[in-house]
Amino acid sequence: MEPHEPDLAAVPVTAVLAALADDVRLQIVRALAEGGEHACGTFEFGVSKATRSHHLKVLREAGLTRTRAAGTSRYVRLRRDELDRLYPGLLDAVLTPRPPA
Amino acid sequence: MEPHEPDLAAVPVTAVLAALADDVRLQIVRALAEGGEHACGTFEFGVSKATRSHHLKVLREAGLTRTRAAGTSRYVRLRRDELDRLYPGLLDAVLTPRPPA
DNA sequence: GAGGATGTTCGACGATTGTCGAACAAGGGT
DNA sequence: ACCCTTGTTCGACAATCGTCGAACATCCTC
Repeated sequence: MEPHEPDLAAVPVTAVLAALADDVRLQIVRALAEGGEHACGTFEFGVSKATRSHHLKVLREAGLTRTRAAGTSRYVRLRRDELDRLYPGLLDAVLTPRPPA
Repeated sequence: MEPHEPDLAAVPVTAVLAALADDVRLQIVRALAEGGEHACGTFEFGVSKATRSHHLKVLREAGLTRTRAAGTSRYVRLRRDELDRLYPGLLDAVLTPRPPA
């Protein structure tokens, strides 16, 4: 079963925004924005693993993440360079906790 | 009945993104980004006026627009300065038709 | 005041979404 | 071989969402 990771340019903007427009997924993206790879199981945001798997699928199919399988684990990472190139400023605007100014 | 235009900083990021994550609303925002005020009726995007009214309400309550009543018409404008200050890069990232590079 | 234009609100509807537990699949360790 | 760990998939469910027509409210102009 292929990971189904689309070309980011082929994903409608609304789909990218919709993927970001969820609290759990935004927490995942924030964690991923720290850099590097994260195992799926490291995301503990008060949802079941079925729900977590669902959210990761949404992010992947929106072109926001890439997933690599290794053993029983799966490692997820943010497609930050592509996102910054296609939507400059989007991630920064969305990821900052709260602009104080 | 007050227009119900919240302080943008009080609106959850996910609500802002959700407001943007719809095709009709994105078209409205693109039109508004041209600048100035637009009467509600000028948005002709293939939906009924009930639906259009609904979308404008979503945008307004997400803190994206301001509405001014004048006669039987209502004039809408984008809260661009506030958006750019709180979410720098968001609008630009989302509004550009398609980054060619 | 009657009539028309511009919007909003009110159900109603079908579709999508977020959530879960349970079942399933695949690897690793003992 | 067995079991445990890690994730995915499969219904199912309640909630939300986008859409519409119809009714309503407001204002403007005869």
